[in-house]
Amino acid sequence: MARSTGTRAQIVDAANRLFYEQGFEHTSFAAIAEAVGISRGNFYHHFKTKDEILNAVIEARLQSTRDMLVDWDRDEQDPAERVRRFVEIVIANGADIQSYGCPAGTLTNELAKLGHPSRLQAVAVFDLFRTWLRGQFEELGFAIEADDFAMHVLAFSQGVATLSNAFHDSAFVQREVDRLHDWLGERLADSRR
Amino acid sequence: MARSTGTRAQIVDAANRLFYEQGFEHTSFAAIAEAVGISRGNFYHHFKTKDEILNAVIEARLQSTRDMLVDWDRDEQDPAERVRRFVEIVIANGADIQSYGCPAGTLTNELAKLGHPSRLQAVAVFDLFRTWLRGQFEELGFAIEADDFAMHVLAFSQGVATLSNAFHDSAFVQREVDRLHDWLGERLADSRR
DNA sequence: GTCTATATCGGGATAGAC
DNA sequence: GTCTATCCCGATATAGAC
Repeated sequence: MARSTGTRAQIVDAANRLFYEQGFEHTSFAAIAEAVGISRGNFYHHFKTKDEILNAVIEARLQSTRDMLVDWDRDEQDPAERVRRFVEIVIANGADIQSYGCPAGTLTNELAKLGHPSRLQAVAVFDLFRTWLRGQFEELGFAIEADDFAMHVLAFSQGVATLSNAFHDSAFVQREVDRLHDWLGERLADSRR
Repeated sequence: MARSTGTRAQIVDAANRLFYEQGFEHTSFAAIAEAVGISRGNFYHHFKTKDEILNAVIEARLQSTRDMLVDWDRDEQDPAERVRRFVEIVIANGADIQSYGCPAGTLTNELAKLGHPSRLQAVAVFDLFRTWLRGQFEELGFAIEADDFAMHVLAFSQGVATLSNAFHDSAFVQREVDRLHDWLGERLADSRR
């Protein structure tokens, strides 16, 4: 594991934010260096190539996602509530999503268009959510449908994020959240029959 | 209206394809010129800036979308079938979507991250589909819910496209299509009660 | 570990000949 | 309308002093 010196961690933080807001390719070393407050030259002491920064950023996103999911598991006992908490992300992060879309979805797509080797690492962020959601649905007794349901909830989040970014319509986001909550309620009602 | 000389149309076609496959910013003049088979210098006889090409590409997409929707209106009388036809796009264009995502969604997001002035023009492609879908739902008697339903169907398409691009899983796409068909069937059944 | 200076390259954009 | 040649700039990346 790489040691996180203060400067290195600051670079990853700034790059993480800038890659999200401006896109990976459009974000220059100069922009990151300026955000951190160091010179461009110093930069290369910590990261030799732009791809190295990208990998560090993705790794940071993976870790913060893991941490968040562990928190959710600890703070909420009911798997259905946990799923609802995930669904509500599109509201909690509504402002950022309106401006920049979903961090995972937009980075994954950009790397796909670039034919970038780190694409699969970016997809791994989705895998974390997918596996976690699947686990919640399994706990709820949906042994067969768990992965299908997990992907459906993920698809919901991506659809909402993309259109929220396009139309800047938070009422639409709320309606879709309500609709997915209804959908979840119906599945739970079905399973109790 | 700009005259479409052969060369100009070829440039727009090539740029349209490359912007989709590689992204707007990552596509260089050299790449477009090479795809068309002309020199870079000749390029500027037709378009003075990259933004001009972008606008021409968006305009071309708007026009081809309008044409497609007119065709659908003419070829299919049942509004429910028309909506189903839209839903099936994610299968018909499955290969491209797996590789590059949705043309409208990915361009809109890229322009959002770039803070590009043509972002709203890109959103206009979504508006065409939204208005058209709303019209179908209105014809089906959903006076109040028409726009909500239209946005829901659009969100479906974006969610499926993003995850299809991430996971390359066509079985997932088919499941989501089936799910939306079911959803539409339920709405139609409700309205007949 | 941080800096300045610099090399190198590619991309957008222009000038002008044919 | 098409070409070649060129300018200019910003971006990645390196070298080497402090």
